[in-house]
Amino acid sequence: MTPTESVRSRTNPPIELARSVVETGLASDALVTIFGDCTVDYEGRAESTLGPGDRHVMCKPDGTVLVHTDEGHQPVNWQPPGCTHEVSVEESTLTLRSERSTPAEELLVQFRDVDHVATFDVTDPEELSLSGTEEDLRERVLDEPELIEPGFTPLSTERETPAGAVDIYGEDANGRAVVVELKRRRVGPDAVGQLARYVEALERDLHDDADVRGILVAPSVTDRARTLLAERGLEFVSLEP
Amino acid sequence: MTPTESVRSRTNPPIELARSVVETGLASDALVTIFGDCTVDYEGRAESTLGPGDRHVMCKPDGTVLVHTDEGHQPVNWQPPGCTHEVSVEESTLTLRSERSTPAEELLVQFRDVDHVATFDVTDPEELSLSGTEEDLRERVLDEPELIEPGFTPLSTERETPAGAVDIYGEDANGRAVVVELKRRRVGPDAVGQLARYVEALERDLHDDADVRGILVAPSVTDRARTLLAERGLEFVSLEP
DNA sequence: AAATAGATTTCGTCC
DNA sequence: GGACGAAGTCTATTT
Repeated sequence: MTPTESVRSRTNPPIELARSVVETGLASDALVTIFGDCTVDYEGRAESTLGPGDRHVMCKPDGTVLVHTDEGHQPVNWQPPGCTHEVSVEESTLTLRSERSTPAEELLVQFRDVDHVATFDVTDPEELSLSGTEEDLRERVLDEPELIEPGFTPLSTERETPAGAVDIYGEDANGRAVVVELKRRRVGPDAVGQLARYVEALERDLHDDADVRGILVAPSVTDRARTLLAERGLEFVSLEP
Repeated sequence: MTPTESVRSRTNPPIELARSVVETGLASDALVTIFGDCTVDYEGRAESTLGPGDRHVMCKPDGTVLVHTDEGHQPVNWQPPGCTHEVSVEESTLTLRSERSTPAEELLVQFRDVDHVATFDVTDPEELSLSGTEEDLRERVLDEPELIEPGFTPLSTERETPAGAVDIYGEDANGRAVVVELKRRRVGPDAVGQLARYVEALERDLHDDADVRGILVAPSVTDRARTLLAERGLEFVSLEP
C-alpha cells in the first residue's frame, strides 16, 4: 500500500463529489472522515438533537460513527460498532444515516456545508499492550500473597458465588475463609457493597456458620467507604497498583 | 469564516511541513488531525505500548488527544482535556507529546510515515439537547407520583443522607417514609446495593425505629437483583424511560 | 442475547 | 480538588 493509495481527500468538495468519496470509502471498508457544518439527530435508547455547527465525523469500517466537537474526550454523538451507514444528498445537503437494531437506534448527520472529506485505508496489525490494570494487580497478589497479610493463601480466582465471581478466594493463617476484592484506584461505597455481597453470599454458600472475612484491597478508600467497611465488619488493605 | 480559511490539509506532506502545519494548528486553537503509521506509548495511571500501524490522531484545542484505530468506539489511546501538546521532528520522525499533571500522564505518538495532516477552525455555538435521561425520569415521577403507587407523595429530591443523596424521598399513603432510586435501564445488583445503603442510612438518620421503604424504579431487573431486593426487603416498580 | 463488572472510564455537580 | 453517581456509557467475558 503506497501513501497515494491510502488517502483520498478533498477540501471544499462539490457536494456530489463529497457524497461519492464517502460512499466509495464506506464500500471499500476505509476509515472516512468528514468535516463541516452539520446538524445531528439521534434516536434510540435516548433522544438528542444538535443544532448547526462545525464538527468532525468519523466512520469506521466496523460500523462505528463518531461525531466530535472541538471539546471533550467524548464524542457529542456516536453510533457503536456494527451499524450500517448510508450516505445521500438531499436538497443540497450531504446526509449520513447510521442505523442498528437491538436496540433500535438511528443517527442522522446533515451537512449544510462540507469543508473536507477524506478516506483512509487502515493497516493496523498491532494489539495494545496495557499494564497496570486490575488483572495485573491480581497476578501480583497471587505471586506474593503476603501483600494481603502474612499467612494468606489464595485458593482460587473467579470463585463463583450466588452473588457473582470473587476476585480472589483464599484462607488466612487460621484457616478462615477470605474474600479479597481488588481495585486499582481509590474506592468508594460501591466497592464496599460489592465486597459485602460476596461475603454474605459465601457465608450462605458454605452454610456452616463459619464467618467469612472480607478484605478490600485498593490504594485508598474514601471516608464514607471506610465507615461502611467498619459497619459491615470488613477490612481494608492498602496496595498501590 | 470562509471554507478556505477553515481547513488546511496536506496529503503525504514532507515531514517538516507536517510538523509546521501541526504546530501552527495547535498554536491557533484549531482541531488538528494526523493520519499515518505510528507507534503510541502511554504512561500515567496505567502504562501501554502500541507497535506500528496506521492510526488517526486528533488534537483538540482544549488539550484532548484521541488516537483511533479502524475499530471500536473508544480510542486505543488518548489524553483527557487540559493537556499540553508539543510537536517535533526527531530523526525523521514526527513526534507528538502530550502531557498533564495531577495525575502525571504522558502520551507519545511517533509517526514513521505521515499520510495526511489537516487543521480545522471549529465554530460550534450549539449545545446538545438530550432527553431520556434519569433526570427526565425523575421529573416525570414528580409530575405523576402515582406512577410509583397510589398515594405516594414526593417530599424532596436529592435528600441528603449519611450514605449520599437520595433520588426521591417521600411518603406513602400511610405516611411511611419512602426512598425511591431511579434507573433508566434494566438494573443489576449494584443498584440494589445503592438503594439498600440509602434505606439503612435513612433509618438511622430518622432514629425513630420507623422502618423505611425502599423502591427501585427501573424498566426491569435482573434475576440476581430481584433476589437481592427480596433479601433486603426492598421493592421494585417497573417504569419505562 | 443476557449478565456482570472493569475502565488510563469520562462527565457533571456539589461540597 | 475530592467525592459521588450517571452515562445513549463501552468493552470483555461468561453463560
